[in-house]
Amino acid sequence: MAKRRLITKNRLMTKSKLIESVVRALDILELLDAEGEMGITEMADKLDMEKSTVYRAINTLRARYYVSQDPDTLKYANSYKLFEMGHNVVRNTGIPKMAYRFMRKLAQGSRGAVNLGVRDGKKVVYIDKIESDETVKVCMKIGQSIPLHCTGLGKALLSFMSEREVRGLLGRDPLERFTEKTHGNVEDLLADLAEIRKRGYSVDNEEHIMGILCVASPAFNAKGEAIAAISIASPKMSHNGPGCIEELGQAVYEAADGFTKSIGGRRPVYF
Amino acid sequence: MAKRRLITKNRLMTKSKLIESVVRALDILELLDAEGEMGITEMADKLDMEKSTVYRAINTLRARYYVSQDPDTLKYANSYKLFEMGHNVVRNTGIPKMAYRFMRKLAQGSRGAVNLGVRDGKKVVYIDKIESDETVKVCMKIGQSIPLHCTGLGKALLSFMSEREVRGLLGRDPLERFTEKTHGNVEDLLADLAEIRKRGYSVDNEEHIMGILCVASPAFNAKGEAIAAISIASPKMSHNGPGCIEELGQAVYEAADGFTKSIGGRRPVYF
DNA sequence: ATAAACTGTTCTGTAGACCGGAACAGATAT
DNA sequence: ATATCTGTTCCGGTCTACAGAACAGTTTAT
Repeated sequence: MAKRRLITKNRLMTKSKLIESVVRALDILELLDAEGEMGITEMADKLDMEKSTVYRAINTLRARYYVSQDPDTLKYANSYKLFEMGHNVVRNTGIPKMAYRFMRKLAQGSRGAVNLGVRDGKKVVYIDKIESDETVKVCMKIGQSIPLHCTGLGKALLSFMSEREVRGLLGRDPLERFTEKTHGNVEDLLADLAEIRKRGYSVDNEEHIMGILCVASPAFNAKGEAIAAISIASPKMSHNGPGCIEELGQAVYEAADGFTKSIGGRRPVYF
Repeated sequence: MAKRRLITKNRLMTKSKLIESVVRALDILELLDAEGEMGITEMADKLDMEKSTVYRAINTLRARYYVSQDPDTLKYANSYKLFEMGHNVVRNTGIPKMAYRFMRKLAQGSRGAVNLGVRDGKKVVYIDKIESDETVKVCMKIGQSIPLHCTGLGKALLSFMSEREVRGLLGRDPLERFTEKTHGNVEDLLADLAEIRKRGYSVDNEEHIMGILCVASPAFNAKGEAIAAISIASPKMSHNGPGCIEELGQAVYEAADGFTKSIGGRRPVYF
């Protein structure tokens, strides 16, 4: 039975040009990423592999310090090496450093938490932030990922992608609803994106989390690609005057635009 | 020539029970980590592999979104997936969250940057920080690693390891000197560690960076292992009164001790 | 106590995945 | 035009990496 499954697997492997043992090792890494810590037998079970296969892969990962074993429980977990490497990914882009002065200025001019995000596949990842003076500290928000279709940062990053790309990215399965204000289908989202494109900033009015308002604007590289977005988020009740959102929008637009210009980027005119 | 090298490699691989293709994939990941971005030919060159080998490995990593290819230059770089996974490693430990209130209290009682670090092999990795009010912002310090033997955090983490462990970790090659105050050999370091153990906090007085004073103390789990350390760092000139270092030491000790107690940890009595 | 049922780890023969090397396909430079 | 870079594809043979079982400890159950 295990044999039959294997044959199928191998057929697939042969078709796509991937290295099977590397795929298996990555499966393990991702299982540990999702579950925290686990023993060999349990991994073999969940991934439908032989124990000895898992053992060898884990052994390789451990030899290179990607995972570590708790000497008492004998369970394995991903190690800090990934943390370090992950930060190098961001540091190599230089984006947080270059964006910082514009985020700072934005933070000083308004109340609310300023965030910097980039797209990672179908998600947005926070890569830097400046906390508002007295917001409740949310520990380790950097590194977290949030959806594209219902967040300020996400919609800002989507807004300058072609309709084709957006559909390719999100069109497969229905958009997950987080609140009653979340866009339920791609058509609504695309309409919103067109407005964002015209306006220069996106608004997430409780589309992801009730009670939170978030306004964001994208920054571009020289090729006109949105490489990052800056947002400002705050509890909804602190916005009562009319025109308040427009003011915030103008402020984040200016921050993102300043960042864009400082790196020789350009906002695409139209498409 | 390339063939002879390979045979040696394979011998080694066979002896140690590692999966060769996974090792190669990790080599690639680490090369990109160190160098930022690179083409296939250059990687093959630097790692002494065949182009096709690198191609297949990279293809596997790309299929899983560990690396991405720049569509213009065709060069590959590590992607944000590593960043996300890295943060999950830290989040899963829960350490920053649990340590935060003690770091906060420390930051409010003194001036200086408060840092939280853990050991990662022969290094310390920053996993959280609270910046002083008006220090120059050093962008993305979190995720960076610093040496064990010449930093406040590092020595705090070493101080409750056995002499055997310390020698095993650092005894191989001579200690790297960063300033004239860096411990040049393991004996001096061990003497310092004994004092730290008695005193309860470590002092890095320009051992790593000239002009910087750093005081740190370790926190322990229930098994009495130092799982993290808290430090407070500031420019040296701001400490002029006698007894100033002692005061700082007392403050970080209390922070680390509070953290230890809050997680049901215990400070080892002696060994 | 004894056994049964868990762990992680080691061993071995062999199927076939993976590697090396060469060829190919575009770009860019000469 | 020719040479020389890229990244990518193909193929045949070697020897890796797999499956499965055995082993060695612990913990749990009888």
